[in-house]
Amino acid sequence: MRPAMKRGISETRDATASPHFKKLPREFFNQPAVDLSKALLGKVLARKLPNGEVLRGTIVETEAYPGTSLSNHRKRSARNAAMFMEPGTAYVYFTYGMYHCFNISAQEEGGACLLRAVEPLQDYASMRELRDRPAKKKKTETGSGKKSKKPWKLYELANGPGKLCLAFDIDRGSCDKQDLVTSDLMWLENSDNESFQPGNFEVEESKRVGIDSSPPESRNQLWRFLIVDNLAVSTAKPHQRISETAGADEVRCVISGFELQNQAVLFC
DNA sequence: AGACTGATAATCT
DNA sequence: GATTATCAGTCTG
Repeated sequence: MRPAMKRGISETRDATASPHFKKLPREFFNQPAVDLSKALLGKVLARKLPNGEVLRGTIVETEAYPGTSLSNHRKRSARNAAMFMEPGTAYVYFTYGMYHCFNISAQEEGGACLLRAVEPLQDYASMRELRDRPAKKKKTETGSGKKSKKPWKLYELANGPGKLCLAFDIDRGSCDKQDLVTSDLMWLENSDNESFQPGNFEVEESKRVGIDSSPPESRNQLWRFLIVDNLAVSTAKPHQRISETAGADEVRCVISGFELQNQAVLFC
């Protein structure tokens, strides 16, 4: 069994604290999608709601979608135009007829980073309301047959790409093409939590999730990054959706940070 | 703890 | 008509 103690879950903080000096500048986003995806881990996503409240959470899982021919070789279209805009532009798309995914454009044209999981910082109550609010009206609204929904754990509020969009009230209409450097609606900050400083956590690299239709040379890349031992990472584990051939090469754990001590292979 | 299923709709070609 | 690629619930062992 794994130890119950996990790193990084923090107390809810004062919602009015808005340390603007921590806001990440353009230069942070001006790096290739793979590098940016790693650099995003441990950063804080801030989102101001229509009522003025600011939600915050620490990014704990990302995926890179480089703009190179290696990966998503998709043409520019009206839908994905944000991926071709300034580094640090929010690209939000609608999927499965129900959910949204939140990406941040990177240096190269057409390159972006998908945010897959966020560890909530503030405000638990607001995020829970947003999660409880069904994306669409459920057909079966019968009062009797309902299984009582168990309250979300803190770390379950945004542990997936669709869930984090719900919890942070992110949708295409309000967030697509927002510039994270200049927008008042959403931006990134450095974390003040010691355990989220670069080099203080381990990063696991694995294959991306849900891209079976991509060509092998793209889908076999280890372009999913998550903070090891963080409870708030998404529930799609590397060994799920990756076929029986999964081996040590496909799930490498390295010490990240920027002093990359290349460590032994751990299978997670 | 893992496998499977159904629900859902804008955008693209 | 094809693409997109999540979540909650349910079943199985």
